[in-house]
Amino acid sequence: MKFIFAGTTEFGIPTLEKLMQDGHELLLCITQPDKPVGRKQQLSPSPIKVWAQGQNIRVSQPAKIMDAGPEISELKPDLLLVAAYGQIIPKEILDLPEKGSVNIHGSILPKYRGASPIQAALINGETSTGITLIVMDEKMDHGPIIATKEITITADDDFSSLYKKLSQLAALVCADILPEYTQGIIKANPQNHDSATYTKLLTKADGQIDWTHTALEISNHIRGYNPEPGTWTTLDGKLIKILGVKILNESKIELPGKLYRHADGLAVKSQDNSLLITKVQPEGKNPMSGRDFLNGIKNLDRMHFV
RNA sequence: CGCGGGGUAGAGAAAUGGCAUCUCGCAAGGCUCAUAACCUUGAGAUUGGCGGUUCGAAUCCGCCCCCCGCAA
Repeated sequence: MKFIFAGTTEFGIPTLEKLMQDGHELLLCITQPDKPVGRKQQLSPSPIKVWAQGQNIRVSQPAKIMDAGPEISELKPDLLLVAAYGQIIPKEILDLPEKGSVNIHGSILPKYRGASPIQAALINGETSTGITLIVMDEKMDHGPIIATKEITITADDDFSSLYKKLSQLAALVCADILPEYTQGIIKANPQNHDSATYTKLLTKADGQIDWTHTALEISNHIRGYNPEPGTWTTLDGKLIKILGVKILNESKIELPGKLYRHADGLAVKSQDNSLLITKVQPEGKNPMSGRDFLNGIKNLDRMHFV
């Protein structure tokens, strides 16, 4: 199988490595242009570009993917494989490869279509999720399903761990299914569009913690939002990122957001149970454990998250 | 020159010109049936670096290095 890959984040890398290992030919990686990043606004290449260059694979970074049309036609790929590219790809491009274009999606479609399926599964407290391969059409995450593969979400999973698991699962599914798909052995079946649900792109503003929610809701929120875009609250007018919590089997008679000393460190009251703060990052500081943070707090009695 | 916070003992924080302090951790001892609890004692610091002002600088001035939050 000869294919072209379009993607930007690390998500597709295990898949690419696996497919190449199996002897498939990766003709070209299409990725987003280098973007200014960080405080110094240094131009930085996407993870896919860095990887592809390390493998001596051709890279294309069109501002609009339409501009890559001629290059794609010329290479005559069997397939265009897309994972976390970050741009809507028009039908003209999707139809160029002989076997069309396939998207790797981080949920069991039609559930959690859109930009943040992995986070959505965590935020909603799902106990399982998975990978879906679909034939791409002009609507987002809408095309017929080639294959799905489910995995369990454990209580310990956060975005980083689940992302990693799913990217590795994607590699296995692609290696199993894509060769047969391009040979026409496997057919795709339409989604049940009536049961589709959608996720939006997460923003920093959405990361603010509402301490009047339940401990479970807050914990799921934090699991789904970290490390990006992150969850935060304020203490004494200053921004504090909350990087990790643990639900305590303890409910104090206090206002939501109230901080207090617990045998295992710093605890905070929610709507119901309290949460143990395991990792935080105050504005202007490095990340630290909840206990370290507690050591530096004066007047704890008067402190509460807002 | 986008805006801003910060660098003090292993960790987190005080101290705004005059003996570097507190909480945690660490070590030794005590109490205890026992302990993450409590009590004693102790070790651990060139206060990011260089220069300047001063009788005296963590503190004031200048330059440099490093870390981080926001924004993009």
